[in-house]
Order: sequence, then C-alpha cells, then structure tokens
Amino acid sequence: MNYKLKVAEALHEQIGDSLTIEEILTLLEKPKQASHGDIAFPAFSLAKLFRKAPQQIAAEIGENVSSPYVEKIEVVGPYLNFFLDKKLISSQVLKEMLEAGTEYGNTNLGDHRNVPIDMSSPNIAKPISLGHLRSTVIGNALANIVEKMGYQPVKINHLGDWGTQFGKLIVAYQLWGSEEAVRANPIQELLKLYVRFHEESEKNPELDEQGREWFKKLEDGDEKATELWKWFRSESLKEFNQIYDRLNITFDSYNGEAFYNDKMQEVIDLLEEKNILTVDRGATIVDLEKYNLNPALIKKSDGATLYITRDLAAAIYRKRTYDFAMSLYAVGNEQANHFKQLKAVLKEMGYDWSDDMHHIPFGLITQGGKKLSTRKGKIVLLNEVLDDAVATALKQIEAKNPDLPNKEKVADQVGVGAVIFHDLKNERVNNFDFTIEEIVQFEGETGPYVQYTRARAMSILRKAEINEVPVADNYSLTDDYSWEVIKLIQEYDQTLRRAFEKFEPSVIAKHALHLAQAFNKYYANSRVLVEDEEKPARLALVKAVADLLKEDLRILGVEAPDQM
RNA sequence: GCACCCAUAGCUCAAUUGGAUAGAGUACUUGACUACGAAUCAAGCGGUUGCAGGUUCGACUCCUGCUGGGUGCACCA
Repeated sequence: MNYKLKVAEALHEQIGDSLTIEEILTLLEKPKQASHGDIAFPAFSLAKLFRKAPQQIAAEIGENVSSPYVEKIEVVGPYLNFFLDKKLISSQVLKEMLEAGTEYGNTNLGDHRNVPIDMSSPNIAKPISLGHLRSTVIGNALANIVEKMGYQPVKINHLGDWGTQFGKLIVAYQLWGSEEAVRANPIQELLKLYVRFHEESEKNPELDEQGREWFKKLEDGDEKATELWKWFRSESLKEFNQIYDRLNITFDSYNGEAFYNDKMQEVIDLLEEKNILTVDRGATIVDLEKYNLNPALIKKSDGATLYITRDLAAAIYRKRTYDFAMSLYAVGNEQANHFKQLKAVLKEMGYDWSDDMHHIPFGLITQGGKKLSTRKGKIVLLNEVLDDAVATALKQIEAKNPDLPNKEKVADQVGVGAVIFHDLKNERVNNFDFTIEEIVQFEGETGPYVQYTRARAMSILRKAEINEVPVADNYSLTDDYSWEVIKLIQEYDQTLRRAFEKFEPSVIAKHALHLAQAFNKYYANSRVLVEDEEKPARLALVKAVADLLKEDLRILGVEAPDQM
C-alpha cells in the first residue's frame, strides 16, 4: 500500500485541479524529525497560485483534509504534517510483509527482459585484487536489484584473457619458469614471472620485442603458444573460482576478451561500410570530435586491434544474443572515458540502443593514498583480506559465543560478510583508502552488526516456540519504537526503486543499517516475550524484521547466519 | 593544458533529489547485563557543509569562477 499516494489523493480533493496528484506526490516529503509527523506537505508552491501566504493556505487545507489512513494533521507554519494511523497501517504492513516473504518489494517493471552485467573481469595470470572485488560485489548486487525489479540479469565475467601481456608471460615462463612451480601455486608464480619480466625489460628492451613476437605467434595460432595460453588460463580460472566460491558469487558467462577474437573483423567491416573510419598516422580511427572526445583507436598502425574494438564486438554480440533492456558495466571510474568513446562509436554506427548501455563507475581503492600497481607487485590480495576477516570473526565467536555450533562456517559468513558489506555500504564513486583494521571492524555500521541484529531476532523466535508466524491482518502496534521499524518496512518498495534508478547498492546497505538500528532500539525498550494480547503482533514484527534483514543482505551478497 | 570524479563533525560517511533545528558510525568521556544475545542500548562532546559570487519564498543540494585532492588524455587493458 502506498500511503503517500493516499495522502496525495486526500490533498487533491481539497486543493482542486490546480495541482495534479502526481505533482502533489513529488512535493510530499518525509520529515527529518518524528515530531513533524510521517508525511509532510510544504505549502510554498501554492502561494503563487492562490495569492496567499503559505501559512494561511496550510491552515485552510488542514481544516478540511481527511483520510482514513491519517490519524492527525498538524499545521506548523507553512507545513502540513500528517500523522498516519499506526494501528491500521502497522497491521497492513506486517500482513503484506509476512505474505510476500522474500518476494517483498518485487515488481515486474522489467518484464523479464535481459540485463547483461559486465563485472569482475580479472586478468588471467594475475591475482584478484581489491579492485576486482569492488566490480564483483557491485555487479552481483546490481544483478540482485534488477532481478527484484523484474529483469533477468546475466552476469558476465569478461575475463582479461588476451593481449600482449601473454606474449610477455610466455617469454618469461620460458626463461625463468617451471611447470611444477606454476602447478603448485599458479597465480603467485605467474605474477612473479610477470613482475620479473618488467624489471628485466627495463634493462633489456629486447625482451619487449620478444613479448610482442610471441603474442603475434599466439594470434596466428602457434601450437606451443596456444598450449601455454590455454594452460595459464585454466590454472588461473581454477584459482579464481575458489575465491568466487568464498564470496558465494556465480556467473552466467565467462566469455572474455579472447572470445571476441573472431568477431572483430565484422565490426571493422561494419565501420567501413558506414564510412566512419579514417586513417591517422597509420592508425585506423573513428573521429569523435563532435562528442568532444579523443578519437577511438580501432586498429594500431601494425594492424592489430585494440581494447575498444573488442568491446565494440562484445556490445554488439550482447545486443544480438540477449536483446537487452539495458547493458551494465561495473568498471572503475578511471575508464569513464573509454565507455564514453564506446557509446559514441556505436551511436555513430546508428545503434540507438547504445543509450541503454550504462557504465557503473566506482571509486579507486588506494593504500596510503597511492594507487595500487600490479606491475610493481604492489597489490593487496583479496584472499588475504578474507582470511584476516574470517580469523577475526572466529576470535570474536570464541570470546562471545564459545558454544556456538558450526563455528568455522559462521566465522566465514561473518568475516566475508564484513568485507562485502564494507565495500557496498557507501556510494560507489567514493574512493577509499584500504586499512585492514577498518574492514574487520564488527561494531557500528557494519555487516556483522546487521547479521547480529537478525541473529537476536531469530533467537526470540526460537524462544517463542512457535512453528511459524501465521499471516493475519490484526497485528497492530502503536508504540513509537515499533512505528520506526514499521515505517522502514513500509518504504521498502521506494528504497528498491531508488537503488535501481541510481544503480546504487549502498541504498540497500543503508536500509539494512537503518532497519537494524530501529529494531535494536525497539529491542532495548520493549519485551517481546511477555504474555498479553499484543504478543502475536510483536512476534510478527520480529519475524518481519528478521526476514527483511535477510533479504537486504541477500541482495548485497552477504549471508545471514541464524546464530553467531 | 583539456576532460571526468571528489571536498560536510578529529576520522569514515548520510541527508528521501530544492525544504523545517545538517544526521549516523567511529574515537573520546560516562551510564545500563538477577529482562528475549552487551557484536547491543542510552547520555555527553564534536559544524562558517573547501572559498567567493549567482538563481529564489528557501541551497549541503542547481549555475559560474576559484582553491585543493584523485583519475584519465592515440597505437596497454
């Protein structure tokens, strides 16, 4: 039930046709303070229309407006403050929530249309870093959000499995590598080779030349090169999948850069057909002057293709394969320019669907204020961060709840959850400086705080010794603490909508935190398990909170243990 | 030099998209476990929203300029 709409309708009856219901709806706001009611209408915009002071208008409307959902209206200066009927609304909201369960807030806005999401995309032979974590968890949360809105997400891991670095790696492996070492510890060993190559090539530039030669061989299908490439790729994937398992994240496609190798000539042909290619300094480009962008380099002077050529092929492939409603790219902010170019070239090709492509940028992770660089081997390994967080969680459990069954499993859920939640709780575009102390923080606005809140709610339900909370429409609660909780449950559809429109998982994380905070206040100030006629209603509230917190966490990709 | 992103409490961040007295967490000080789990709750401390103009009934939010930080900018991805 949309109570804002009900209030807007009631206001419309009084105001008349000078404002439409939609216009009133956009003016209605949620007051910052509880003392100002639940929904407020500022009368300023009516002042010009009626040629009266807004205070006077508010007073006049306040006299006459009424709605069955509104208990009381207060006029405070130019504001009309509506206090909703707690008894009626709490019973409706709890019924809706209990009825819908995990489907609470779902809509069919997307009509099952596909939404491919380009996410994670680690480079073969390099470790998964915190930067990839961001893309992975943001992409995963977006997938869950668009799914709630009725779309069909397609999670694509656009692996970095092609490029000149493989030539370099092959050279390095032949010079310094060994099969046993790579097998034992693939990523670590391959990274070591990669770093060494860069060190040595500074003194010996001839190595770079050899790297280019071997990549050429790879492109030409040389047997030896192909064999090594396949091997590096499969060993890397094995290790990546261990991490994805820990994060509990799956993909619908692993089509990476190599997948598009045979699909680029068609793109070049198409560009030629549309007559938008020019040659400048030997390179083949698309001029993007009119978009105020640098030209897009389609082919190097030696004829080799580039990153954007591959992404053009991928974009077209995705449109053909998925006929997408939207196509999302969870990629760092530093590539903003690339995506502008990509969309501009597609636009030049006459593909209006390029407007449906959205780059979802996110901020950089720095350490000590500096960017992390793979080439210098200066990286923060995701696995180590997860290990650290899980170890801290286990320590906490030993200290606070030593009798807990499945300690290791719960420590995993809490530790990994803390890392994911920390990544998603703030706006995507914010940069953040990496400090392990902050990530393994379990108090305050954290994932474990939300998990703990839900575990306490579950504990009450266990102690209540009821099999289930039946769906009913007479669970009414009227105290101020439960009312704050009810309101947060009630506005869930708007929360989801906002997260979707902004492509912003932090909106969900904020909802989880606010709901947990409101429930903890309720918990500290009221007893659930006392025998009176309101007890079923209180249990319904506890159940609703437990389920909704779990759903918030699920969307973010965080597990919710029943005990911790 | 050009483009994009960012700037709010000591620190990390919010502010329902232009509304009322700018709110949380953290840190610090203090109180609450013989009440459903203290990973919790409560109280205190903490602000010229980077600076200067402009738009209007009203600006943290929109526009212009500036300062400071970050990221890109033709043969890497």
